Amino acid sequence: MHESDRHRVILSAVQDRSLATVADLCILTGASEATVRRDINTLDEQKKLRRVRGGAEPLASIPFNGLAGRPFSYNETQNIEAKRAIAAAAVELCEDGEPIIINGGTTTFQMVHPLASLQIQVFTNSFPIADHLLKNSRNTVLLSGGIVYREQNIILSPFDNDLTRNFNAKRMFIGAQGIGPLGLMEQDPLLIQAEQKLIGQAEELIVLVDSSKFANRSSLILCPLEKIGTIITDEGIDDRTASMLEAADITVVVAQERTTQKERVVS
Amino acid sequence: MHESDRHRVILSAVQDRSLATVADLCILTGASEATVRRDINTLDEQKKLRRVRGGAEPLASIPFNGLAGRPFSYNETQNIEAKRAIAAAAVELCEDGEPIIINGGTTTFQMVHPLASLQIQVFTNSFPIADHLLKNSRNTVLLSGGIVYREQNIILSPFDNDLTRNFNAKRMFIGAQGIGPLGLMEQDPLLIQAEQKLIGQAEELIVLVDSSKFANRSSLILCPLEKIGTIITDEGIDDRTASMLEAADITVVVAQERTTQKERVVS
DNA sequence: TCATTTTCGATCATTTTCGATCAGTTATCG
DNA sequence: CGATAACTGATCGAAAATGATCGAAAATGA
Repeated sequence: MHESDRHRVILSAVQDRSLATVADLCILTGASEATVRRDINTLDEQKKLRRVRGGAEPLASIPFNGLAGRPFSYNETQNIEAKRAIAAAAVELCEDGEPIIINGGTTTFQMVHPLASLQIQVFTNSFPIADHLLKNSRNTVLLSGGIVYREQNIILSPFDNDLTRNFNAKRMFIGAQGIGPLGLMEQDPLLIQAEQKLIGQAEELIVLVDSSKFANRSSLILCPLEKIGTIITDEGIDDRTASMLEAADITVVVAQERTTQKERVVS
Repeated sequence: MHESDRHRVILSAVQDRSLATVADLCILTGASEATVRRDINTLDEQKKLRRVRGGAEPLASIPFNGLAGRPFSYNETQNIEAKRAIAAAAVELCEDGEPIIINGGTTTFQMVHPLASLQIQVFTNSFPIADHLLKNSRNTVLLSGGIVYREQNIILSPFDNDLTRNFNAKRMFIGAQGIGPLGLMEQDPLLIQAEQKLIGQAEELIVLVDSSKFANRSSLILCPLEKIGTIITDEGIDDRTASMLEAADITVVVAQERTTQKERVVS
């Protein structure tokens, strides 16, 4: 086995486990301890892994905040005020006793705070949303089953027979990466899958997007505009976009970023 | 167990309780007091936890967890040492890469700490177990879908078509309210339902019960003794019960509540 | 306040792991 | 074809981690 082969094997092993011991790597590569140590040193210098006593660790060792992963906490800070206002306006559409569906996302997550004072049935595929509602509200929480994807913070079943199909709600709330004449757009295929499962289980689809999203175009089209009932956004929306949406028979709600002022809803 | 593994386990344990004593952590990690103290010092310097007299505390002291409702946190304090030892012995049965199923319960919850140093697929119907594993380990977490019952801390689908049926594992770990010649017993009908769904999805059923459960008799029979492959319990089990179980072709593992001593397995 | 118990920190012996050196092998290039 | 350079594996002393012991400090209770 050649040096580059060993390096590949070592990197693979290190990625797989959180810690690969020198002895492990000796067995895997068939090389001696001395060689493995040299390889580890080399790879450490190349910043391909981290050398620790006893073996090697992967570099991108996600520091166990497990959830609150990169995109979540990163996006979390973007336009947070707008997102709060939008989420608050969304929750105002919820009527007491009416079940709702919330798709995972950073904007929809902001709904948990105003939701804390309600007591309704919430179906979600978002682990953080479920977590927060369980710990900070009296709402009934229904969770979709499946694998919990840490990066995307959603739960997604690889099968088609999950109980999503058994749940129906009047309204479903959803975020998006971008929105344009072709419809709602998303970047992550996993999110697309998760959202596809939920769309159709609610009478009305309500989209929560801050106005920066109207400029975004992503690669994957989630659904056409026709399926959207209402869009809630912030004051940054321009008239042309608003007209385009209303032409598609979409109710556009502009949530005011109030400081002390009350919110105003524009039809 | 390597340094990084110990650190993971320690951080996991510290997150669980407001204070993890040095003795607790010795049992969990299998290391000496001196080493645990050194680890605590290191983690304290890394701002991963706070070093206090007697052990370690989490940094962001959990203000209140509305989820870990009454019965969960209440039972939590009962026979906690025995439960820890039993759970540790249970995790030792897990082989790397083998998927497992963990049914919700206070005893099975204790498995999360030793599981923190592993990297396997865990299917569970327990929200707290999923939550903890997601935040404190690198394990892949699969969650059953349904309504989250706050009291019982489990997720239960009212339908039969959830993805439970799509998951298979070599071992399934389960707790119980009581155990006797008639089989495993449980009090809560909801728990029965949840457990029934999972039983049969694993090749071997492993029951975690502290010895006080052998005196308990509950109203509802979950499953007969024949279905049980292994029972893990503590030293309090009496010979007659042990004989009875072994006569039913059940492997009985006695987990020693060790302080510094190594664990011993009987039969 | 004083005695007892628990916990902590320092020290030392033991084990494990590491790094440097050296010899043998293989590859490369003139 | 031969010489040099690079790589590999083994050995051995150095360094680090671990566990046990023991006295000091802190907490507890009378």
